[in-house]
Amino acid sequence: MEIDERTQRISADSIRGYTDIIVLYLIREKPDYGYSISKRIRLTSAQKYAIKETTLYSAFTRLEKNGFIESFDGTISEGGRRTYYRITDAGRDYYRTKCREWRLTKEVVDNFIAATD
Amino acid sequence: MEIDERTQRISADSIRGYTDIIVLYLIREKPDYGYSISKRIRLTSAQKYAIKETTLYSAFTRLEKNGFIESFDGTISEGGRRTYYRITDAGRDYYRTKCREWRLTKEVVDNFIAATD
DNA sequence: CTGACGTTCTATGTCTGTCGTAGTAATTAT
DNA sequence: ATAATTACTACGACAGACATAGAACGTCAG
Repeated sequence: MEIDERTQRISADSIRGYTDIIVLYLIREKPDYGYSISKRIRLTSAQKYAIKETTLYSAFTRLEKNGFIESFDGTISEGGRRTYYRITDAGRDYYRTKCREWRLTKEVVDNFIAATD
Repeated sequence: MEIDERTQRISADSIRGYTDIIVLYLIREKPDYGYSISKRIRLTSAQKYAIKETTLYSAFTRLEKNGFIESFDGTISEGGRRTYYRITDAGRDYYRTKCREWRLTKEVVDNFIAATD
């Protein structure tokens, strides 16, 4: 799956701190693994955001260390062992908190966007 | 000017990368200096965001180094020499770019916010 | 006139999330 | 066979925000 080079895209620096939300959102209904999540991020964002592999995998490490996700081995297929991640109850709480934070951030930053453009 | 401890506030980590927008917005009409800008951030955000002094002053350094703002000395009053900052043309361009980036970021992140809460 | 508080700014080092680069290894397509 | 895709790991660099500290001046109550 390639990415369309013509559509405008954002860097993870502008999105920094919200990778957690993105990951947790995508596994909130059923567990999933890295490569698949990566593809779903591109799909869900309409190709506007392509997460870097290292960014994603380091998010897994961080989230698991904090008890927000749990990992388990899946079947070996299409290119090696898959590690699946499942959201925990603490992860759901954390997700809700981060969503609230996001809404607040939007409110605040929007105050500093000039009406004229 | 104190801050109301009861209202919910955000940390600069959630807002990371958008300090520049905030500063540029506040000097887009007339130059201003650090302490004043700091107070205006709290006002404009309805006390939801209180920027840390170090964060603000390091933003000045960065913005000036990149040619987005210019500094000049103001009158000495109420506690020492004031350094004023004025936005440059490049700064105005940069501000517009960052605003566009912000809108895009909102679009993207909003895709990962569950409707239910 | 003194001391507390508010104003104005600087210095220095730490932490964290993202990124660049690189590499391993298996499966699938040509 | 070998290229491309899938799947993941390791390591070091960087930048923005932070904590802590301090210098130096102004104002105002007691």
